[in-house]
Amino acid sequence: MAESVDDAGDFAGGESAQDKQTAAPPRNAFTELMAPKTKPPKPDAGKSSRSATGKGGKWTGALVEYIEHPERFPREVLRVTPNTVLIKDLYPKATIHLLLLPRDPARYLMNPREAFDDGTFLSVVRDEAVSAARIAAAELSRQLSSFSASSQAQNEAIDAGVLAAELPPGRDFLSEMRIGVHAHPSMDHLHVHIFSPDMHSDKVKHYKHYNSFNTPFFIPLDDFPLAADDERRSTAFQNANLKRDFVCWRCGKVFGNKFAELKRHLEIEFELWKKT
Amino acid sequence: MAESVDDAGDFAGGESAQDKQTAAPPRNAFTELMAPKTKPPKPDAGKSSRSATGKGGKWTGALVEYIEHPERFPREVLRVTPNTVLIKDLYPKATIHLLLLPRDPARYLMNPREAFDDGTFLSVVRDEAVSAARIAAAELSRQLSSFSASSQAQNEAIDAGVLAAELPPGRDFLSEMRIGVHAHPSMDHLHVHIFSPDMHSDKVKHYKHYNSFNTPFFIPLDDFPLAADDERRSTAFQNANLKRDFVCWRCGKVFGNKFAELKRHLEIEFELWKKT
DNA sequence: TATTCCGATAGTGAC
DNA sequence: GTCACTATCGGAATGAG
Repeated sequence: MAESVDDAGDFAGGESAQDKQTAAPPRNAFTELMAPKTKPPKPDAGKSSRSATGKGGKWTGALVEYIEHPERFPREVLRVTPNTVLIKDLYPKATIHLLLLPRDPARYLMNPREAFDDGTFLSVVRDEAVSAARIAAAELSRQLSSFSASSQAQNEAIDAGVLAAELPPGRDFLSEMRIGVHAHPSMDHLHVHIFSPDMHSDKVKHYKHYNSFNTPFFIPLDDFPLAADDERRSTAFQNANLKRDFVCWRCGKVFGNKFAELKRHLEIEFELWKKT
Repeated sequence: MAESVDDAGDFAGGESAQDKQTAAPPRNAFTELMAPKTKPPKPDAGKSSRSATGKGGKWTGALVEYIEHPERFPREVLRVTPNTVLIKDLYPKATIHLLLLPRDPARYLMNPREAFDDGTFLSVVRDEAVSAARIAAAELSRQLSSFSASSQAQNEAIDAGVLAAELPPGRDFLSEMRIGVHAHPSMDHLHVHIFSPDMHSDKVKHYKHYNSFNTPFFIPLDDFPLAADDERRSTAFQNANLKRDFVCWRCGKVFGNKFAELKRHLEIEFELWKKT
């Protein structure tokens, strides 16, 4: 199906020489049913190396496995460049949820708020994140266009056999994609989230899963570098964000601490959102 | 089987004329498998009358149903006298768990700490509670004697065909029975608990279930009337009792707030206790 | 200090 | 804020002819 965003085929475009022969799935790793079965590392099954930041006792997480051995994960790895590895989140918190992993060991254990103080690094990551968002939007379009009123004209043209080059534009999924990072220092490896806004996922199980993406705890990549006095650098502020009342990402309704109620509401909003 | 406590057959002894024709199960309501099936009132299924104490909004409980219509509950009602009704607790917190319900409407909505300030009332209830404890001990003996080392000589004599009148004494289950009330004003009808000390029951599900019987929240009937300054009259003291660390009734081991761990321990203690 | 159901909250262990 | 598992803790409903 032709897409209103059309970068899905761009998947291997930025791949570096050293990874070319091993890290490239056939065309698009979203076609995972055809990919060879591999076992992704458990989120906690990485090497037990400790953080290089001097904050002992925290796990670096398993994301480093994707960087060091992307060829081992053909189902998860969507793209490898000299600077980043793009993977599908193993526990997606929305219909589409990708992670962009900077590969530089000098960066990937840093707090994102500080890592992105470096404008050059930020610029590289930002470019590749936008590229990743195009891949994400293409996949979202593939999944949702048939339900979308905004894509109806395009859908009908496709059914009528109109050539791809002459299709009317469909829904602009790319503009809905969210790109950013979690604020608080965590045990995990530096990673940028690229995801659809719906929060419609079985993996959204805890209040932190929701509020870490739907409060100022989530920092859009466009907001970097943060001002020195940006309150989002404050741990106290961010802890409070995670405990905030739930607010529907779409309609703004407040749910207090009623997580189960929020979840039921998200089901309804997802159906409405699909149809727009 | 002959019992070292032998009041089981005394079940209907104190029955009043007005209840005689309706409230008497065949011999002993513990033989419940033979009793007609009836549906006991749910613990909260009483009439919607509110407490006479002026504390609106609390359930009065359904115990009054047993008093007003004991004949409707042949499986639960063990004995009816002019003063009390003895029933099996619908949610037994130990191997044997009976409730003795004073029948006087002028008393049964009172706080037990005050109701038992009346020596005459207390004396009547105490006598009938001791009688109830004999019934309870007889049933406990029936259930546990075969496991009991203290009853071994009696068990062997029974197997050898020794006449009941000449059997050696078995384990003194009556001395282990606990008789008393819960301290704090509750939504429920005045009732005296008669129970074995084991706390071995699927119905022990919450910390209050345990601590309400194994802290000073439980007041032995023998301790009444309480002195005017007895700390057990204090609501604050009793609230604290319910939140105390769990202490094994048998070995004294402390379990903090680890209820599940306590439960596992109680299983072990029950097996040991049975065999003593 | 009625029960039961549901659900929010907290601690842990993972290698 | 990694997940998954266990368990503790907390509120609300409950009946009724």
